[in-house]
Amino acid sequence: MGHIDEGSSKGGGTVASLSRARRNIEEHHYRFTPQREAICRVFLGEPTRHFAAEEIRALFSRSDGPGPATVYRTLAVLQDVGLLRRVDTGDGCARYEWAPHDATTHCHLVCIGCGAVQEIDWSHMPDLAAVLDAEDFEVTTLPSVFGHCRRCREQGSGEMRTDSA
Amino acid sequence: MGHIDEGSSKGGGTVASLSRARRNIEEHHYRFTPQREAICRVFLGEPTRHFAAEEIRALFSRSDGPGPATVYRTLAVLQDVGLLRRVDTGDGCARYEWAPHDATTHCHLVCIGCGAVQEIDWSHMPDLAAVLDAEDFEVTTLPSVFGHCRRCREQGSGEMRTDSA
DNA sequence: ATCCGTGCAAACGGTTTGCAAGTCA
DNA sequence: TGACTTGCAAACCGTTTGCACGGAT
Repeated sequence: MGHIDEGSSKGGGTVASLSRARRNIEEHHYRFTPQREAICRVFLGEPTRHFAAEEIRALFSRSDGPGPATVYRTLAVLQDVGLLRRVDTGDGCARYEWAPHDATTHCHLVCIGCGAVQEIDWSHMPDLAAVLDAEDFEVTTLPSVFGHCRRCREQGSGEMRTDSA
Repeated sequence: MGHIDEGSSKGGGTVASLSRARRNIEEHHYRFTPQREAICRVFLGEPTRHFAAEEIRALFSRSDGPGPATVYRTLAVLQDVGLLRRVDTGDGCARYEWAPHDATTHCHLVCIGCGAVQEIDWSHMPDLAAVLDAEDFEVTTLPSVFGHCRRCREQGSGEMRTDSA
């Protein structure tokens, strides 16, 4: 498989991150295959982006890259070993972001009007963390709050349509 | 259509709630049809339950009740007029709860191990409300946090599988 | 008469799965 | 060698949609 050279231009941490990913994967008794490496590289290239399975598949040439089934299976594996966190953006497909990019988790405000996704750092809502801590609840997916963002509320002053969600 | 007599045993508020629902629906220029009434009654019978479309359809006899398409369309209408709030429980289907049952919203802790859904009142996390207020963000969907609940963490002491989600 | 709502069935789209071939330890 | 992975294509499943009928305004 050919790689996409994501990340090489965005910081030298990619190599280290990749070996960390490899360790993570192998410690969980999975194999570090070329397909899995390639998909890790995609995330390492844009660690804060929320990728959908289809978007990942589209980054590779049809003949060269992993097939859809492999992408889905790989995303499940990477989530299982803790390298990915699922993000629900309400657009009908599962999305994931690179988990290690943000040790302190965050949550998302998803606008169902314009689709904008805003990240709110966990530290801004210590109460939520306190509740989760009190409940002994181990978070695996970043919570999303759906609604209308400021901009959309100002524009569509009257009734608001839920079209793009 | 025959009704399901949900709610008659659970409190006399049903009639009032139903007329309120009717008003809500008609004010939004929708018609208060027997199917819509029947589906409202389902929610009024268990105002805190998170119903999926298929569950609602299954409450009626095949020949008597609204068809699947009507259920989906009705849920969209009821959400549009503010009678329902969508709840994401991560089980692959859209769920809704009766909105008026809880004026102060809440959020959900969804266990991907056992499927349990715990409601956390908004008042327990004023920071979240403060952030949303500061951002001028109008919430339309109750946020869900996915993870492993205390009980599941204690049982599956070692590795945890994400099977039931 | 007209518009809205319903029911049926077909279409849709993201995701999963069965199976045979390929790959890594 | 033996278990794990991949790829393909078909299956899945919740949801949406086109269309003709029926009821309400």
